[in-house]
Amino acid sequence: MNAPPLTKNQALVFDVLEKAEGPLSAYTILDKLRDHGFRAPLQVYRALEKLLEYGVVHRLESINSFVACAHPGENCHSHGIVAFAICESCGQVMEFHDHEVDHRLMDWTRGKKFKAEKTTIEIRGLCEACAA
Amino acid sequence: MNAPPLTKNQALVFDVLEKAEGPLSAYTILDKLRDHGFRAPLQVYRALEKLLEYGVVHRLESINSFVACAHPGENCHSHGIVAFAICESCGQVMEFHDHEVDHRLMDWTRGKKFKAEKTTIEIRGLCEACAA
DNA sequence: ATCAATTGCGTTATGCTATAACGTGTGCGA
DNA sequence: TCGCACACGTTATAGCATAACGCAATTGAT
Ligand SMILES: [Zn+2]
Ligand SMILES: [Zn+2]
Ligand SMILES: [Zn+2]
Ligand SMILES: [Zn+2]
Repeated sequence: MNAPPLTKNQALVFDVLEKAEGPLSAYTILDKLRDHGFRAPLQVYRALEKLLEYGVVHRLESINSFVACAHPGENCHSHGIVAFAICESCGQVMEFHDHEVDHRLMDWTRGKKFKAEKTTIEIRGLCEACAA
Repeated sequence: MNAPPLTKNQALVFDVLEKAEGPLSAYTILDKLRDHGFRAPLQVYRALEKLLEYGVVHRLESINSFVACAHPGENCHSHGIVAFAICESCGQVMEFHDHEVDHRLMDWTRGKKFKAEKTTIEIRGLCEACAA
């Protein structure tokens, strides 16, 4: 899915996520956009739904938050499985891809005849700075 | 963490999860235990907290649910990273371990000096039966 | 035996996350 | 012009998780 031009609300939500240091919850995004006329969670969730579909935003399942893709301009969906390392102290998120991991997981699913649709890999812990 | 004898509430919650076909949400567990005196979510969450700590229950982050470990009697924490394949149609969950995946992720974290505490791998899709 | 610390438990209240359902307006092709 | 798709706004509701209080039983020193 390539990203078509964003609508006003989509652009506002994306902008907040891009400027943020780390992942944000939908309600945090809502609060940051109240000055721009946002009043209800659905305005955020609807924008996020599209941004996720376009692959420019990722959802972090383990912390119920959203983060802008680390590959601006590219289509992240084409990179294979996305993995995240999330620092539980400072909130910083590192996004990476490992094709060997993809292959191992795909081998497993093929062996089980499991049709994978969406794979989540999230490592929570402490980044180098916070672990010191 | 080895599992000490379970308390009454812990045993009730674990029993519900063991007998279940698939993962259950905390509130579903609560409903199933109302006849046994459960009245409030905290009774479930407190039991789950311990069961997770003992490694006899796993939390599925992507669907906010809990499932009994597929390795009764063993200490699942010692198997390395746990991965799950979750059928979005029938709810069935397959738990597996892949040391090669573990190593790849550990290599990455070592390279970034990231101190991993807890890793989530969840594949959502369709099981063989449901994909047919 | 006594005291203090720990742990489990019950209850009430609250907060956070996500979606259902309804209606409006706009643009665009048949 | 009609019909449809889509974005948007609003209200209400559903679903997930924890804070804060108090009580009782257990344990393990002193
Ligand atoms: Zn990305
Ligand atoms: Zn950090
Ligand atoms: Zn297990
Ligand atoms: Zn299935």
